[in-house]
Amino acid sequence: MDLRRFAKQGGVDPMPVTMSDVARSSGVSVSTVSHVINGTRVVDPATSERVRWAIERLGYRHNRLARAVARGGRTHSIGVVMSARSNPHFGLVVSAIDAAAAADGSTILLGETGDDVDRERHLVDSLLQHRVDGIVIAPGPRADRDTLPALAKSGVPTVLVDRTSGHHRFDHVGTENVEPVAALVTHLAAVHGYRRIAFISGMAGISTTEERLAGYALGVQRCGAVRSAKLVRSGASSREGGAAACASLLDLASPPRAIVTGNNAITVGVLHELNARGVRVPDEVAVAGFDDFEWAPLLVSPLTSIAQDWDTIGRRAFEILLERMAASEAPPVAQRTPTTMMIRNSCGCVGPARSILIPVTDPERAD
Amino acid sequence: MDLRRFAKQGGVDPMPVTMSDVARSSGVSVSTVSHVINGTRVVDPATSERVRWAIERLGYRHNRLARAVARGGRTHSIGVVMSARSNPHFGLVVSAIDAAAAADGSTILLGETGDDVDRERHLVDSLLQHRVDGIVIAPGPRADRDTLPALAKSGVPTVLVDRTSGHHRFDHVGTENVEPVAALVTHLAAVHGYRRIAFISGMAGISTTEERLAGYALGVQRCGAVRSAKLVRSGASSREGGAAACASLLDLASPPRAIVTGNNAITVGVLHELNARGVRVPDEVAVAGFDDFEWAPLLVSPLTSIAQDWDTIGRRAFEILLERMAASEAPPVAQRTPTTMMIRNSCGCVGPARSILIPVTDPERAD
DNA sequence: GTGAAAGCGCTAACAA
DNA sequence: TTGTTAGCGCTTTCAC
Repeated sequence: MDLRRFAKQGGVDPMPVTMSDVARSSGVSVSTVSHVINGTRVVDPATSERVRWAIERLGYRHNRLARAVARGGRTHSIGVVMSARSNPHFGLVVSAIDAAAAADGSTILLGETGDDVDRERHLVDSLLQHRVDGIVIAPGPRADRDTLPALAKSGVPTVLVDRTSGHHRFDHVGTENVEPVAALVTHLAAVHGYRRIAFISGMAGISTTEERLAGYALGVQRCGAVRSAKLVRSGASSREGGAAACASLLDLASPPRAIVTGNNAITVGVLHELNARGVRVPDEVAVAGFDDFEWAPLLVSPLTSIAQDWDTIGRRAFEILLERMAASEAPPVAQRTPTTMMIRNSCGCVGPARSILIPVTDPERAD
Repeated sequence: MDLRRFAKQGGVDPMPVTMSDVARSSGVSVSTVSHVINGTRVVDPATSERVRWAIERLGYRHNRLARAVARGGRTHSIGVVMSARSNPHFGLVVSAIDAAAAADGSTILLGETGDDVDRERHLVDSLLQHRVDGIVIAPGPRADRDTLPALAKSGVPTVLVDRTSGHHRFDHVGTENVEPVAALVTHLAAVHGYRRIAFISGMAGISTTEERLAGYALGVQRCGAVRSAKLVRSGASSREGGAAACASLLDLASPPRAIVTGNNAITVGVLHELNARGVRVPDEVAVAGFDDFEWAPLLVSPLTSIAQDWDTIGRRAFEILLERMAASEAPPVAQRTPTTMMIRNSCGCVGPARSILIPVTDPERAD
């Protein structure tokens, strides 16, 4: 490889170049420099050229922080708070938000919570101190207690993404959760004749878990499947939790012949457990779960699952934030994106994959 | 759900509470307020209490931007620049960096490049304007041309993560790439007897692609496998690219019986293509690739692959950045993390999975 | 122990 | 078309 130019890293005297350096060096006033940079008033082309030249020569870099302080307005930065651990599509969502934000000239300040309450609270505080223009947050467990109230009090435009809250009037954009799970259950019962269908739910204390649980109950009720507390377990939104829940289900006196999972991590756990025990899918146990992903078609038994539209969710989150910043008094919006049920073979179906669009139910659907 | 308390979002008059508001309200001077907030000089407990009280009552929130401007020192924010698209473990890395940063009281400013040169350059500029204390970047294609020189010139402490650069003396932490690929090739040849082993490489213009390509060449040479330009293709680091490359390989007059892939996205593409054509793995075509992931053991043919230690890479990236900020003149560090070869069945092996640690080769290994 | 005041780097009247 | 100057919200001497 080429080792020619070695730019030195981190010089000794980082004494930064300021606007007045540029002004002095180009023989104009700071205000002119400021205006040249911001294009905030007409300046003689010649002067402008001199200034630009000086900027180039001196390696001047605008200080956004100082500008934000002086302007006191938007900082053009928004905070994104979510857990990478519990969202396998974290990258997708962040990337979608970021793309939308970039188009608006905004930068993202990221806070990774790891689904920890204190960390989440701390992160939000930190972002608020950074004077972000708004916050996009996937509230973690018990966010209702501390984080969300703090956010509401701060008055900073906030949109909830993925997970929502029953206690605060925030904008929200997320996946429709009830119908898809009900559809999974119904499919298993109606087309494959299962009666004992188990459900392994995600982490407690977040809205998606509750909604999917409700979807399961709805599905069971609709198709008259067996209703038993023994058939629903918590998988704690982790692979290990999913595996453990699956194990306990299998060890039941009369184990279920079909399992519906509440999220991706749980599905991994369940499939690993089944695999470890040599239980064949779908012959011995059928599986269907929330969250589709690119490897699903390539599994031993191609997975039947619910695909979420993460890209739309991320993009809309930022758009809604923008609207909120413009009209703080508008009534909160609550948007649900439809899902697609990818029917492959883990549910018992044979043949090539099919997909069915699951529409969004009435957004006003009460608890 | 409970609809009792509706905190209003985005009040009309967001006129922020400042330090002097607190000062006035508690009957002290702004400097005292500043000192109680920062604990930067001894202040009478009683006074301190009054101030804290006023802060609480007024809902005052410290303005970090103003502080950064006044102090002129560290902003306690670092920029992280990488592509979510080309790194399936984006979330893991970011989360690891973030965890380390949080422990240091720093916040992450995220820039998602989507592997676009211009966007990358723009992002870096933006972060520099935000006066981040340092930058962690996974340089995209052609970063050597613009982004990296700009970074070098800026003097901002920078560490390269995952991908490196041959032209600039930056700190770097990434995966060992050569030996693992060589090991994959050797395994395919030595234990399974393949002679025509193809390689589908990732996106052009980034170091990992080149290194893995070199690893392939090394492996081929070591075990005397067939050396032919027809056997190496570019998969452009995308699923589609991988599928296309795989297709063209399969359509060869004498197609390879084994394929090694340069990254995760390509593996997905290859497996999809093989699946679509009804080609059985490993019976008809053996596959092994870079990048392990949690679903690998659950595929039709459990995937033999190279596991990278993303968590360590992310954590170390921040630690190295910290060291760089402390000692700007120290010689650049170049750290490679070892990988693990997960031997499952897609390579032709039968039975349960085994794993082999692939040590890091001499970091001084020249081009 | 506390306060006055001079900045930090930038913006934006206001005046010329 | 340009410069002067008073801030923005905070930190930090220096003096009391």
